[in-house]
Amino acid sequence: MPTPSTPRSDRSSSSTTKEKILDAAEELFSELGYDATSLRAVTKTAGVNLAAVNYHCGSKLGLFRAIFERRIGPLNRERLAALERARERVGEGKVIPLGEVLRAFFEAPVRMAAREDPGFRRFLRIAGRMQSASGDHANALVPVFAEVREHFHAALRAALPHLDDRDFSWRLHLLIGAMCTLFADPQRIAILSQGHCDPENPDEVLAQLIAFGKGALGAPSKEPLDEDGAAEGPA
Amino acid sequence: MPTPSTPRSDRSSSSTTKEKILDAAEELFSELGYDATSLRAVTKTAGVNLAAVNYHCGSKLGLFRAIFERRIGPLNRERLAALERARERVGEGKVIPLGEVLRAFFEAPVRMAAREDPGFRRFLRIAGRMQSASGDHANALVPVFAEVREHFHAALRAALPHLDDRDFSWRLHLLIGAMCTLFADPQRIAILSQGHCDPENPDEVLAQLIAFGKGALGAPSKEPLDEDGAAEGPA
DNA sequence: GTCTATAGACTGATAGAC
DNA sequence: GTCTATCAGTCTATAGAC
Repeated sequence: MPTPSTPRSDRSSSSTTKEKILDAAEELFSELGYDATSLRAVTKTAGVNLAAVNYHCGSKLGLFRAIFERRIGPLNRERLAALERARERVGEGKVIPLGEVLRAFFEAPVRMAAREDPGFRRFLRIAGRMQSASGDHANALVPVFAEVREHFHAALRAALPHLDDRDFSWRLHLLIGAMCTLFADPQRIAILSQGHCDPENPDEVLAQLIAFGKGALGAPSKEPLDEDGAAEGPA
Repeated sequence: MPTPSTPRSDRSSSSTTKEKILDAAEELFSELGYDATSLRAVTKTAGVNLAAVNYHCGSKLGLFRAIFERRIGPLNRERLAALERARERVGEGKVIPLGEVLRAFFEAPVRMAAREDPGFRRFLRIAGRMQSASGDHANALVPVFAEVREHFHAALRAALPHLDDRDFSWRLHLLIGAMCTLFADPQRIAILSQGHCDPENPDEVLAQLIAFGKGALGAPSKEPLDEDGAAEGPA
């Protein structure tokens, strides 16, 4: 329950007006959602004048896009660089193992969120929520994820030759949905698991996402003949 | 035999005012979201007077809750009945196999959405979106899912003895997130998969959800020693 | 139960002084 | 670039006639 009451001391002094607006908007959008956040609440939280948001960003939709412009570049760059490193590690033309591709996909957002910039955490919440949102603001950033999606789609496809196109698309979509739900509200799992899970621990989050993704994507493409569906234990 | 309450008929003419309101609200909430939907739009779509929503539901939040009250009972009942049938099938006190539990969990929403009541499809979209939403309307229906969650939590836990509590909680949470993302926007996978996936086909949806869930939940609890993460193919 | 009319507050956006 | 003041529209909710 963020109250747009008093300006935050830590961001009101040494930031530009636009940065203050983006920080405040990131906070409010992440907690209330786009529609429930008013520009008045944003400017009040940022400690700037109401008219400043239209001056710097043009409109409410422009403000939303500006949030993504600030964060998505570093995130995408890091993800693609990690994939490239994995590719070089296995050698030219060889298939990158599934676990390596998944690590390259999950590691950047998890680590960047943990690197104590609270803004990035909030951004990730907004981005995760967009997976199941609609409206102009959601549509505005479909292309923003396209390049990363294409690269990882190809790498994952190569790592999963035993799946046909349909199975592969289903599982990838569901996996991205699982990730987005986690990013959209990391605290939920801490509550529902009664403390068993710690979404603040990046190593734990990463290991769980990779294990989940490997199991989900790598499962056999046809039902086994016998009944019990539990995969063979580790032994 | 003229009955005062028509149990099932076409949309606008032979429904009560409250049903017309609920149908319209279901449609608009599912497409625009709670915050972006105004009561004016609801009453206009329903073809009723603006004041009727406050008379029948009390408030906008009351309208939202009324939508869930109408749909959640049949859904929960069907899910719990399916779990009970699975339990009787395997015998008293025996562990229900993972695949059977997952089928009991996924089958009711998938089949009910396909059973050509467009309202239930929309309801499922709203419910799926709530997984990554916040605000009064989202908080209002946490208890609504509690009973089903507890029963399936216990059944899944018993089917997965090789996992510790932490791994189990992580995977269950991620799996529910994957399901909710699918329900929140079934058309997205049709577009992104370029037609490979058909979210309108309940058999396909169900089979994919179960295969995904079995792989994700049933994966080994520790990393295998060797590198390649792709699970063994079906051969 | 259904309607009209409206209260009271909030919304995004802009004009124009400084 | 930053401010005040304001426009024109929206919102939820309610009072009161019928």
